[in-house]
Amino acid sequence: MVGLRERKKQRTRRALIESALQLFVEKGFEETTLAEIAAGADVSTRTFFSYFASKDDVVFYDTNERMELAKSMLARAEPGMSPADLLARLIDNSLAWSSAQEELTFEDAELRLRLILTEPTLQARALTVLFDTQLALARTLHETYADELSLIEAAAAVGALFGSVKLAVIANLEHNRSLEEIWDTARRAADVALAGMRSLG
Amino acid sequence: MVGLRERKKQRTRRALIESALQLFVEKGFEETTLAEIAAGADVSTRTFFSYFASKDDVVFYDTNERMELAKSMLARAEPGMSPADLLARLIDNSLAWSSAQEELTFEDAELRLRLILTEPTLQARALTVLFDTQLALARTLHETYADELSLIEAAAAVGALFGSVKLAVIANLEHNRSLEEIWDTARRAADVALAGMRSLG
DNA sequence: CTTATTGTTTTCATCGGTTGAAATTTTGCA
DNA sequence: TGCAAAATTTCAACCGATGAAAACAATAAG
Repeated sequence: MVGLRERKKQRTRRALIESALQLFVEKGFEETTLAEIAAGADVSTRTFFSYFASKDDVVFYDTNERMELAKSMLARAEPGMSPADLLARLIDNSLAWSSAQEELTFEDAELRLRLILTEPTLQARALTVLFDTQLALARTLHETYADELSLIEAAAAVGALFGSVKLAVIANLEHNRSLEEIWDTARRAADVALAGMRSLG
Repeated sequence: MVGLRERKKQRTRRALIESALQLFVEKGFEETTLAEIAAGADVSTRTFFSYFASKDDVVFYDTNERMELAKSMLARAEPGMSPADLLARLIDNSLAWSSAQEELTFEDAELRLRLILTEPTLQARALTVLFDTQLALARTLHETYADELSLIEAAAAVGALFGSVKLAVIANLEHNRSLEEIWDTARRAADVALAGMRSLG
């Protein structure tokens, strides 16, 4: 399970991620070629594709982890907690978690975020990642509140919350310098959507 | 302005669209090559790119038109109309317009919709198109209600509405057979988001 | 320690989307 | 009819992605 083989693979994976992110930040996403990324990690170009499905995939290396975290959070609601409260807590936890992460030598949460929001290809990929996440969360929420929320309502709630936050953050990106300011915009937008949801019951 | 040149270009454009859509529906998006599309429209492969920026672009040939329509709708609000009412009308008009369009010989609104929702590449593209639309609409709404809505609030409102509709429609796609049922789901999700917005003021 | 087995990486060939540049054809107009 | 501008074609090249077989490294068995 933790043989040499396994450890080596993890090392290669990390090397690829760091090589890629570093190059993307330095010279831009489109300008970086797969050959360069692979060279930076000391593997052949072909090997990249046994670790990641595509060039943009490497930027979203921790998506699964985050998704599982979010789902498990929605799956176990404390009794008496309304869907709106639960979703509010989800947003809070996610923002806190994002700020805390520092697993990679190279990585800086803010640099990666700006990279994603800046490069069109990555922004597009982020939209689909976020979309898939929402779909999964809506289903989980529907199961958690099986008696109270239809799938349509659960989807509408999750979609409204994420849609609100997403658009507000981007619309205000020019005015927000620090990560803190961005998180603040996110919280305000979440409040708009959540206040609406609470008024429904 | 309407010389032979212009008319010929329009004809070529339409030929490309029809050739592409037909092939996509017949054999799938990934399976269709640009060479085939071009051949179907009797032009060289290279010429395709002076009409459309990419293979997926051709499927969204009417995006600009729709966007302008939506923006102009949001730009002139009748006095006394709340943002929520205006957005509600926007959704209604958009759904009606979608059902009514039949400009192309080949095209069938439902086939195209299913194509987009089915093929991953097109679904991804749709997400970014929709996203850009929302951004533009949020700005327009903010300008229309300059005194009442901050940019964050306008973005939150538009994002919540579109996010709700989008996710609800997709989450329920399996259960919705006809276009009519899809539109119905959309309306119900819109009501969720709008009811929330109205309760704010 | 050697060998058989299995998993991983490399090499090689190929395909399709996309782009730039130069050559060619078509159209608008004097 | 002939010239200038615009559009199209041809050609070459780049890059991301994929399949297949060869080469290599790690593990387990004898």
